[in-house]
This record gives sequence, structure tokens and C-alpha cells, in this order.
Amino acid sequence: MPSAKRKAQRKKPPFPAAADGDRPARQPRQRGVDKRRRLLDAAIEFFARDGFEGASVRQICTRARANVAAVKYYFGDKSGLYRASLDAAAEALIAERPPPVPPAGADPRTMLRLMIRWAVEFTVAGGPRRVALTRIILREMREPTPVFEELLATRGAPMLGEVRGIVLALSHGALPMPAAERLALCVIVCATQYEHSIELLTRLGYPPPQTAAELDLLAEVISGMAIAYVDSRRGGGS
Amino acid sequence: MPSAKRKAQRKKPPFPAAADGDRPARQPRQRGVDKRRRLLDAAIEFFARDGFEGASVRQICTRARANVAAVKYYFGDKSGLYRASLDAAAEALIAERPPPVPPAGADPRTMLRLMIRWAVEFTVAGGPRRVALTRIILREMREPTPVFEELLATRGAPMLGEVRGIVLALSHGALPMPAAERLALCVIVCATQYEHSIELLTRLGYPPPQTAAELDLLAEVISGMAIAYVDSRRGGGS
DNA sequence: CGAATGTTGAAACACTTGTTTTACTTCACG
DNA sequence: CGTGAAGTAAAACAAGTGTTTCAACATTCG
Repeated sequence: MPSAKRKAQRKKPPFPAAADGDRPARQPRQRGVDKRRRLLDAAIEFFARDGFEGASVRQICTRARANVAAVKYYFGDKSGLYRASLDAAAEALIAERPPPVPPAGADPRTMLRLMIRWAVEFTVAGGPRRVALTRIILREMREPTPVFEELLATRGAPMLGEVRGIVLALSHGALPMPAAERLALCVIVCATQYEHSIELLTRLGYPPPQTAAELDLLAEVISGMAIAYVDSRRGGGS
Repeated sequence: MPSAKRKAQRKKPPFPAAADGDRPARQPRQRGVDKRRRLLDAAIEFFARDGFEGASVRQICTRARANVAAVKYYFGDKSGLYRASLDAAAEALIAERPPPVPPAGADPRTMLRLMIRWAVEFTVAGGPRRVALTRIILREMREPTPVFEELLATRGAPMLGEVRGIVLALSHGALPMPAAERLALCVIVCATQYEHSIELLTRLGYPPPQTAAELDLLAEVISGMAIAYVDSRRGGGS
């Protein structure tokens, strides 16, 4: 019997991403790190364009100049690769363009303008790489996969809560509660979901805003609408 | 030679939908029409949920209690089935809930409210069947396939033009041109793309509006924002 | 050096996809 | 009747999917 049944742990692939920071004296051979990187970049590109099911492992590996087995080796399977892509995309996006910090004691109007300006730039501006990073997140926003849940709890919920708080402070006393809630959601939809209309609007002759001035204008219109609405209910109505 | 090479046109499947209206004395056997219908219903359901590539003809045929060959017979191929589904969905939606006809000489505010109320109900309300019909259209809005182009030209463009006209009339003199354009697009995005946020907002504790009162509120907030924005620029600014 | 480990590439696996072929049934009309 | 077209069903097709196996390579350590 030439090959015994010794099949228990033959290798131990570095699934948990090998924690880029620490390097306990023996580095993970250094050779594969750029291949891992290429795999991740290609994965973000294709997952963003075609979604989790639409993108194929072979496509991704071809673009990354890697063998299909590399996915198993570095990420376990397709889901692991997707999870890593999502994490990488979220981290890169936030790092590149961090959310605005509220100037101490800023009034709600200023805060709202800042938040919306940030959200608008976040979702519609940037080169092809940034668009890919954004689209992979936006896709999760409309069809969340289990992988997204954690990200939602740590990032999404607090941010939504903040906008909600701003709108509520802004409309204090002027609007009945349900109307204020709806207003907050409208603002969020306007600011973040614009991307979903881009194909349609471009086809109809309205390309998305690109320059800083155009982004300013879009953000100004959205925040201006919310503020004017509250003011009109405060001054005129009642 | 038992079987000669007679292979030219063995059958002539009724691809072009057999024009439901005319029936030139000999009806198309009547037997297959409900199978065709079942196929179409199942196709709308799966295409809406999974998209063109995500849905499989075997799934659709199983649900429709039909053989896979029926797709070839009635629609030529998967694309033909998709085209027919899209047409059927658009027609059913418009027929069920036709767009508002402008009351002669109505002022822009009233028109805007009517349009938005219609759009909101169109995209977010209704039972599971209606949701499927809407989703298949919304999916095309963000990732148009060639099949959609025609529908876009005949339905989409005029409707968008109308909203644009209303907003321009509303803001006449109060807003510079580019701001008015952006405002129109914001209104459209708010009114139609809400659906894309439903999964996210539901998960965060904000289910979509369902009752007539909630739909009224949402429509009122959107149109109210646009109107208040224009008014604020007319009265306060300049 | 030899041995042990990290990394890679080619091939195959089992499965699903859309499409097509082929034989078969059903049924109106002559 | 029986002829021929309308419609159906089963099976096979080629291509593509995610995943796995296994032999080989590369690199480091004892």
C-alpha cells in the first residue's frame, strides 16, 4: 500500500486574511501577497458589475492571472472571496472619503448640508475603480446577502440614525412625527440611490454630475428641499 | 433509405405572439394558449426576482407545468420569453393604473402632486403579483437590456419630459436653469427609486408605506419638498 | 544537503445552464 | 376512415459553473 490514508490536514491555508498588520517573525512567504491582492481587485471589479452569482470564479482568476485553485487556497471558496471583497471595498471607501465630523455645536442645517454633500460625492463621483467599490455596496443595499448584515449594523444603522436625528432636530415642532420620519427617509433615498437611475437618466440625455460644481448643485438641491419643506411648514402652516 | 433528408420547415411556431386580437377563422388550436399564459406568468415572477440571467428556463417551466421545449415552441428562446414578459408586464401595469390625465388648465402644483402620487403608488404599492410586475421594470431602469430601449422611447421619455415640464413651469423665473433641471431629476428619483431602498430600510426598522394614508404622506412629502424649495427661492432669495 | 513547508497549475469532478433533436400524441378537416 | 399539421415530452447536446484532487514547484529551516 503505497499511499496510506494520511489525509488529515495536508495544508493550512491562511483564510483569515493573515492579518496584514502583525507578522510573527515568519512572514507568510511574501510571494502570494500580490496574487492575493490581484485576486481581490479583480473580484471587486466583477462582483460590482455582475453581482455575486453573475460573476464567475474563472473570469476573476483569468483577470487576476491566477489559477482557480488560488481562490480555494486564499479564500476557501467563492463566498469567502466575496466576503473579503465586500470588506475591502467598504474599508477603502470609508478610508478614502471619511464621513464629515460635526463641528462642535453646529446647527442642524449645516450638518444636513455636510452629510448630503458627503453622501452625494460618495455614491456618484469618482473614477472607474471607485465606481466599482461603490456599486458592490449599493448592490448589497438593495439585495442584502448574509455577508452584509454585519456591515449594516456597524456602519449603516448609525449613519442612518444620525441623518434621522438631524432631520428631527431640524423639524422640531414644525412637523408631526410620521412626516418627519418620511422626510428623513426621502433625503436618504435621494442622496444615496441616485446611482440606480444613472443608466436610465444618461440614456435619456441627463448624464450624472461629475464636476465639483455639479455635485455641489445636486447636494444643495437635496438639502435645500428638505430645509425649505420644514420652513414652509413652520412659517406658513400651523 | 428509410428517412430521406426532408428537414426543411417541419413546423412554424407562432412566435409573434399570435396577435391576440385577430383570429382568421381557424383558431390556433386553443389548447396551447393557457400554457403560453402560464409560461408568461411564471417568467414574470422569476425574471422579476432573479433577473434575466439569474432566472432559469427550467425553473420557469417547472412552475408553469410545461416542458422546456415549450419555450422554444412559443417564444423561440429565452430572450423571446423575456421580451414577451417585459411587454406583458408594462402593459398590465399601465392598464391597471393609468397615469393621471391633467385636468384642463390645472396649475403646476396640482399636476406635480398628482404625478408623484401616481408614481409612488405605481412603484411601491400592491400585492405580490404587482410587485413582480414593477420589479421587472425597475430592474430594467437600472440595468437596461436592448429589449428595454423601445419601451424607454415610447413610455419613459415622454413621462420624464412631462415631469420636467411641470417642474420648469413651477420654478419659472425662480430658479436658474441647471438647478431646475436637477430638481426635476431629484423628484423623479425620489418618486421611482424608493423601491431600491426597501430591503435596506425594512431591515433598519422602516417598512415601506402600504396603506393609502401612508402613500399619501410619502407623496405629499416629496411634492411638498419640491414646491417649498421653489417658493423659498422665489420669496426669500434673489 | 534533505526534509518540511508554502504555493502553484493542470485536470477532473459533479452539476447546471440554454438549446435542439426526435419521436410521439392530439385533433380538425377532407 | 386517415392525412397532416399543431402541440407535447423525453432525452441528449455542448458549454459553463463551483469545487476538488494531486502532482509538482519554490522556499526556508534543521
